[in-house]
Amino acid sequence: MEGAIDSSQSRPPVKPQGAVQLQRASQPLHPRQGRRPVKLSDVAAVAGVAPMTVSRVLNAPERVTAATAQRVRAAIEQLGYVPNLVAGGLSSRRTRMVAAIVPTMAHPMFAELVQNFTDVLRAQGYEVMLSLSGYDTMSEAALVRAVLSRRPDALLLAGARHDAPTRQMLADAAIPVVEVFDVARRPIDMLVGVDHAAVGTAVAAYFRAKGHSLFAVFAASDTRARLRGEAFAQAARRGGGTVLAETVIPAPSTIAAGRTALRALLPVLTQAVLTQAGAPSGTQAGPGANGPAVALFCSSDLVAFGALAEARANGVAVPERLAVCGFGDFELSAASEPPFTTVSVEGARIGRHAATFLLDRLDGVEDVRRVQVPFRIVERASS
Amino acid sequence: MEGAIDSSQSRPPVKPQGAVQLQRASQPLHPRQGRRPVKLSDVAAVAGVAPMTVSRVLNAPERVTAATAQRVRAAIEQLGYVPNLVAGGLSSRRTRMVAAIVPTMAHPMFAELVQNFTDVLRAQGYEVMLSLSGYDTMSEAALVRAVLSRRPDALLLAGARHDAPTRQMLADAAIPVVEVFDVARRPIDMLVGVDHAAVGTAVAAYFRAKGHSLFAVFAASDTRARLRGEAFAQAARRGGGTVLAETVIPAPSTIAAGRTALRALLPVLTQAVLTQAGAPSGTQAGPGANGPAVALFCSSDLVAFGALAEARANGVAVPERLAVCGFGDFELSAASEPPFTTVSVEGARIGRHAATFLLDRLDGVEDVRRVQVPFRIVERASS
DNA sequence: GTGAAAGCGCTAACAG
DNA sequence: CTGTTAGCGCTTTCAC
Repeated sequence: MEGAIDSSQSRPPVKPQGAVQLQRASQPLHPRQGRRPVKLSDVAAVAGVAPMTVSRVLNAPERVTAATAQRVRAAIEQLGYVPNLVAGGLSSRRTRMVAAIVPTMAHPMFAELVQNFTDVLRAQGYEVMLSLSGYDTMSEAALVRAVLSRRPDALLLAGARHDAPTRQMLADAAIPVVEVFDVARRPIDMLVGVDHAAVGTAVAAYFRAKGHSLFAVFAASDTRARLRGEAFAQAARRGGGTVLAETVIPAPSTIAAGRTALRALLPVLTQAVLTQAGAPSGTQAGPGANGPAVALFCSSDLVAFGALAEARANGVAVPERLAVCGFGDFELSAASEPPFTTVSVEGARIGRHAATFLLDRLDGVEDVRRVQVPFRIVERASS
Repeated sequence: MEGAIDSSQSRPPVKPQGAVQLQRASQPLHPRQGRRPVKLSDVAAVAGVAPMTVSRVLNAPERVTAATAQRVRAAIEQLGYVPNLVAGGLSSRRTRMVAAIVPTMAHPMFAELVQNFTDVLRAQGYEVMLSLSGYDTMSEAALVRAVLSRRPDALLLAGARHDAPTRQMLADAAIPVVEVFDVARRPIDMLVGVDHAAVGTAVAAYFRAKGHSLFAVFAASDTRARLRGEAFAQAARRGGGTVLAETVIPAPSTIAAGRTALRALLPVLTQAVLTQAGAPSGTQAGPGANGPAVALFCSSDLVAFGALAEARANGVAVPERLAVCGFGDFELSAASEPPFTTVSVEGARIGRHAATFLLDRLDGVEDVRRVQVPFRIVERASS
């Protein structure tokens, strides 16, 4: 089913052309003597002002006469001057850089979060330095250390479980820190949280309201997914339900993992359905009716998508025999066949909140702020 | 079909607790007098050596006696010293930072590219500073300028169409630059290319070999997607085929856009099928047979996925009446129903190549290197 | 193998 | 509004 036609363009590499290439790049628009990089004082000399004035034109234009600024800008243009923020950062102790440590960008929510975080900060003149912790082999402490050695003005950290050395470093750094996408009993500083346990509980409640009493959960092995999964299972049991399976999926979540997990569940699933109700397959388990369907909560939409695909392949009717709820509200969830129910958390909102919190603190507002971002269950045909 | 149950946890924000919070973070493991940040000379003083020696322990341990190094490391540990790479960078003119400018991380190929690029570089002591250009309102020149002002030691740039000011800045920066994922008639420096026109041509050839003579293409409005789409259409016509539609999709590509595009194509599609062959729907258009099916090339797997979903919803048989090929080899393409044919380019490979090129140059190898990365058509049930 | 002196390119702080 | 002076914290370079 998956032949591969190789139309490779494996041409041999173009012949090396020597590094001279770089030097003779397009006709220098503004020929400069020698290779010496242009610096602030060069601009100052050309403009006939003091270096400090050039600095002001760049960082506080309102403190300079329009005429002077004009001359300086002309010189900047003429020389092709690119400011050195490394030097500026050392001198001012402000790098105008905010670090963000998130596990992955593969998850649309994080992608959205980072995107919005970046947008808000960039508008205020800050650049975002992104670090992905998810794939990394480094310990979190090592990562945080590496990040802090670049002296960011502030830091966003996804997750809120941090070991003592990490917390110590963060405290010593004495910069605003915002933890996001998690709950923390004792946040390091500011927090834009998502109550993952509440998500699991809410999904269980949702399924119970629909009349389900048989449950299953596929949860990735990361902290927050587990939290959701465990809360789901616990709430399901507390409500008198039976949890047929709590499958742990190795992170990161994939569609393939969802398929596999469902395949393993297939016998249990079928048997349970028969045992409990004996209803002919295809019977509608309407909301409120104590139907025979198993209610499955997946810790990621990717997993849910895979599970649905496998269910379809095996003739398991959805939602009649298997009801599914995912997490993340990926675009996928609406386009899937059938579209499936999922939990939506607005990454955009988290990102904007987090950025605003940090900016306020950088502006001198001393409040330590914390919010809990809401989530909602988006109901679709799978449940 | 899409009710939304709101189980918001819109609790009021936890009450502000004052910024003191940060200061009294977990019992300081290593109490330090005052708040003054620890610097190299502090470590030196504690270890009883010159600052330079501490620097050596950190950057060239082999040039220091084991015993001395031991004492220094103890002092570092004791003081919780975090080196200041901003100062180090200014002094040494090496920031140990490599910048990467890519349009998006939403595309798995770029995600993979960046991931591998980062891995290879990190192993050699470089950090990657990532900038997403795709969403950005800034001009490319402005973005590059902002990036260069942080003085990266090297730069990766996705795409190879750059305006004069950008090229000038890059040349002036005098750092290794690698352009990726594009062809360039005149690369700035090094190149790890993908021949997008060749992709379009190859897909057209593939469809023709399967006996198709009716074609359509959905291409996003970004440069490279267009290149693929145009080459596809051109090759299709050159082969004597008819191109029923060349739909431009506003970037970024989404599943929804794919659905919409197919919906618009529906009348044309149906009519064309009837006109050309009059074959009863459902007839198998086998490879080599001059079947009635329309062969659709989508510039992204997301678009292809959407198109397939819409086709299914409208009872268009795949591949009997509509053959589909995507681009990107997203995980989606294999999990879709039916799984669909797509073009695979290994982002991982591009990332590793690019990193290696840059590292070599940073190590003093002067060769300007260029490679073309191969692609392949992964055949699945949709064609 | 270790140390002392002299900046890296910019901006804070204070004058004028 | 503009200029001067003195570093920011580290590494280069050269002594010892």
